[in-house]
Amino acid sequence: MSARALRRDAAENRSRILDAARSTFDQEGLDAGMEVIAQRAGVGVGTIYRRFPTKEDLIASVVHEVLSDIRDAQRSALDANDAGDGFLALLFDVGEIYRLHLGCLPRLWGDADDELREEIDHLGREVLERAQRAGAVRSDVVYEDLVTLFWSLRGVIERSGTVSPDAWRRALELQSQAWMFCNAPLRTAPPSSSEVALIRGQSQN
Amino acid sequence: MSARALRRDAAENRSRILDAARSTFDQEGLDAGMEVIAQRAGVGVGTIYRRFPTKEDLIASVVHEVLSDIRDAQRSALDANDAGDGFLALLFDVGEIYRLHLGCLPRLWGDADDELREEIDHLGREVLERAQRAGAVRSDVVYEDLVTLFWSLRGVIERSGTVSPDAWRRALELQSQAWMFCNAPLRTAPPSSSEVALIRGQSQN
Amino acid sequence: MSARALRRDAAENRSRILDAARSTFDQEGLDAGMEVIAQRAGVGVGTIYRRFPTKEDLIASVVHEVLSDIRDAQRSALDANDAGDGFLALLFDVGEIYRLHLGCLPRLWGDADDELREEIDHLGREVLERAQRAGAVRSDVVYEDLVTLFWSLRGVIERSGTVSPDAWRRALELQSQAWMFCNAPLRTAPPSSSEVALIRGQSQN
Amino acid sequence: MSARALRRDAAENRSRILDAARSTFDQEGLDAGMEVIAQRAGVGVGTIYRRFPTKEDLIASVVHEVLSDIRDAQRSALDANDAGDGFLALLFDVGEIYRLHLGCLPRLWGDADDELREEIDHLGREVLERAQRAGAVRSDVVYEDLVTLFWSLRGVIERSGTVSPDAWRRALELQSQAWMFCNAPLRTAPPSSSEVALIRGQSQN
DNA sequence: CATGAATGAGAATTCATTCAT
DNA sequence: TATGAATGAATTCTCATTCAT
Repeated sequence: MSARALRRDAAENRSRILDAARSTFDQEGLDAGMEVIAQRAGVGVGTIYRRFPTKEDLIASVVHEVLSDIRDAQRSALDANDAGDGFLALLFDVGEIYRLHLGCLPRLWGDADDELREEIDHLGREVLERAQRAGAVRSDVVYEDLVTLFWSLRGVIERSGTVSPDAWRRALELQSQAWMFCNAPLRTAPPSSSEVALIRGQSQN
Repeated sequence: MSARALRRDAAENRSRILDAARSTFDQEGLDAGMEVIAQRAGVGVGTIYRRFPTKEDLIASVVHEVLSDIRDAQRSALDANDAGDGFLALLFDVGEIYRLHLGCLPRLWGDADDELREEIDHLGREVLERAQRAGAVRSDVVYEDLVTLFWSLRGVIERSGTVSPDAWRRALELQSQAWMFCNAPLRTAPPSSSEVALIRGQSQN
Repeated sequence: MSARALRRDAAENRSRILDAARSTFDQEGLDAGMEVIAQRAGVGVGTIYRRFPTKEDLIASVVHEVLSDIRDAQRSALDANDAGDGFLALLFDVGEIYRLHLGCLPRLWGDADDELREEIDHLGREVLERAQRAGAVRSDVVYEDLVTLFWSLRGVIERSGTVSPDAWRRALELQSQAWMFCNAPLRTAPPSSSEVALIRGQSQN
Repeated sequence: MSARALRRDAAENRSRILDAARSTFDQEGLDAGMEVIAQRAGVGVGTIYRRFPTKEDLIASVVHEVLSDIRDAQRSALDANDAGDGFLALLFDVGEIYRLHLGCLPRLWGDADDELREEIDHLGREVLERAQRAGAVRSDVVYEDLVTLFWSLRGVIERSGTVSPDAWRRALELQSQAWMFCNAPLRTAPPSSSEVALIRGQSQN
């Protein structure tokens, strides 16, 4: 077997493990045992630990995939012809992703993996501001409000996701109307970006 | 304060335990060990088990406090002169309660403490319908949407509650505008009441 | 309340505890909790610990009562007109006592309480030898065989005592025939008295 | 021998655990802690739980060995040329087995491992009836008496087994004479087979 | 390299014993 | 003196992680 073939095997193995971990976490949550994941991947636990020194590392890798899905969604939101449509599409795309990877939500923002998260924040801001510049979204909301909206989305999906796969759509539709069709003044200030950073840093659940 | 000096009146001790449990659950989640709670309460584990035969019982007791607070909030919402004000007050009262008892939100609906929960549902419906009859809340939303709104509220508070104690107010203000000042049509149907019941029944997290 | 009255109270209390302990052990075995015994006696656990510094001490006291019942049985066996009848009566009396105090059997011989046990051994030897001298019991058995017979009796009663209160009688009837009506030689030697002492010393179950 | 050196082949390990369990149960009873058994076996607790998901399972496995030994003894008792010799051999074989597995006698009959137990009952009846037909055993005893005899045997062995490994032989020799050489009438009826079944069903000690 | 057996710290719970009231 | 609340060591069992094969 050539070195190249070995490398290919290894890569394949790695992705089998990631797939197994993702689907296991999706179904059983992050408390799922490593043994279960190993079985689903058709490997021994030891093999997992060769690729991912720690369960946390494994989780982080799965989360990374979810995060890049989100980034992709933001990119295409930015590509949309209509800024408002793009914004709205982003909301629903993220909902879709959340529902698909329900089990990973607890760690979605907790870890370091900074580059990707920075990109996500950057893109998210763009999407929002573009929609605001186009007049599609009220001007008195800020990016931190969007982060908060995603927290609320998570709340809905974590409850209803497995039983009622579309309940979050209704909630999002309703909520998005406040962003796009309302102008009543808001008395409370949004959380500061440093607060948001702090929250994310603690977020282990 | 010596370990000996911590021995107190039983009733006081009980509430010390409940307080310790609440704050521990807030910070570490419901997986927090009984030992930790005992230390925080300044008692031995055995003392906890004297009052609460099971960890579940301890959780249930914390939860019970929350539920009766919620019921009280709904009662006073019904008593409000203005139906719209009552509705709005309910939203913010529940937010307040959720933030105070953040740690036990995961079990808020799962258990069988039925009478109280039924009363809550009944009152909640009343509050909503009264506000709708008064024209303060759009007529195309149903009680299940309110339940969903509370799920979303929980999502926000579980993230931000400890760090940014008012972030949820902002989110709620925004969201409530969609309920009170918007009329754009909604394409998705709300979850059915049986779906909601099913979701609650499974709700162990 | 006079000192005498106090002493009477205390004595009464002590016997209430002993009664409660005896009946609890009879029904639930020696693993029964101290709290249960206290409740049955209508006192607090603390009161038990005032009279009996240790659970072991309490058990020993209950056992002491059983042992004196056995001693009494042996005394009346010695008083019997017919030596063979006396011997037989002893067997069945002990069976009766064992069944009545089924829960205490595990500690019947383990503890120190020497005087009573010595008396029991002494009397037991007498009963046996008297019956042998009278020709009612075969001459090739020794007191250690009698001790062994009581072990076997315990085995039967511990199994069947609660369900089939007379099963042990049948077993004893059968076994006694070997002692009284058989003469076939025995090839194995009986356990030595020092072995028996050693066995009793270890007997904590 | 270092802790590392103790790691062995899995199969060997399993029997080391079973051996350790047996001898620990013999000495400390079934209440012995898993930690103790693990130490004696030279493994960690986790290793025990890998092979035996539950302490009950561990006990059941030890018990199973005993039961199949008993069945084997009965088979060879049936194969004996002389029916009386076969019967007698069975008694002593069972004694031998009981002594060897002294620690698990409390659970010998309680569980549901039914097939084996039914076979044992069936064979036991055969052995007895064959000996009765051959005139070697008195005709007024039934299989339930044999069960009772084994209870009594257990009583003797549980007391004396570790200290005086042959004491039970003497007791059995004596007792067997009542079965084989006596004819005096028996006044008490044997326990019914349903009583015996009930006793076994409860037998957790 | 892969495997899965072994490890052992940690979790919930029980109960004999102590001690403030 | 009596009470029963408080204590905490011990028990069964789980699971992330290590390492012999």
